[in-house]
Amino acid sequence: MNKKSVCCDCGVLHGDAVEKVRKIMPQDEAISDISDLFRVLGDSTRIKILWALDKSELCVCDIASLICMTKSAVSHQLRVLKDNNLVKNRREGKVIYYSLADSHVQDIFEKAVEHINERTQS
Amino acid sequence: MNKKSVCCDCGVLHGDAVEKVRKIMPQDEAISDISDLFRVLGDSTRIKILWALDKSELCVCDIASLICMTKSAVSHQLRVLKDNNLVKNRREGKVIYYSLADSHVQDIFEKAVEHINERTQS
DNA sequence: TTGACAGTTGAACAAGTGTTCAATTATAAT
DNA sequence: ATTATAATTGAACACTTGTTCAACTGTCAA
Repeated sequence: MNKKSVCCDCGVLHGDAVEKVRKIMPQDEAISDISDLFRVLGDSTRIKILWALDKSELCVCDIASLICMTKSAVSHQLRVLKDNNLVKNRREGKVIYYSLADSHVQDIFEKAVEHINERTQS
Repeated sequence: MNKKSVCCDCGVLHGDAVEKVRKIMPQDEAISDISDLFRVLGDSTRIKILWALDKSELCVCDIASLICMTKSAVSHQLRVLKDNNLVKNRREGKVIYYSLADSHVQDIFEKAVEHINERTQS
């Protein structure tokens, strides 16, 4: 035990535990997919947009007015959300309406709020 | 309708919908709490650490070896996770063991994976 | 008390990110 | 055609963030 590892600056203290975990470690791509999704959710502007779209379908001007930002800033963020399959849109004349792409966002939100509430209780 | 808003560069197209949403909009602090949590989860190194700790209690050297990073880098990230109540630790002699703080992380992960899987199916 | 090891810390750097600004596209109305 | 409005786009900027490096603390054993 305490073998020197090739890729870090220290020895392994609990080789058995590490090997056990390593065997069932997800692929790098799966890890990236998960962290990428969370990174998109990790911005207060995008959270506001998603929260609003969960309550009502809205156009860019509506969202801009609601959260007090320029159309441009909102549009940039909507693109990020769309690229990550979190929102979808439809055009009606000059107006483009945005809405949530699926219901997973609500589920994830719910769990996040649970975690936060438990923390503030203690 | 289509009143000019004071805080954005455009008019409001659907005043009723916007007002309805605005009335039930969470406080800024609640929005920040949620986005802060997701921001912490939005990094592949931290996801790897959390995933590993979900399978086994580990010390810093174990984690460093498992994910091929320096003790310092791991320690910095563990501090971020601890500050956000995602992991806890206990000292045993020279060794400090880390583990998950609660089970909400697993729930959130599960929903994230569901979302990603649905996307890749289409 | 000296040395070795587990772990933390702060400064510094490169890489990534959100907003702004100006210009552009798309649609509808005059 | 011309004008006006909804929305998008790309470049630029300031700001944030993850890792590295070196120095440091805490614990144990000789």
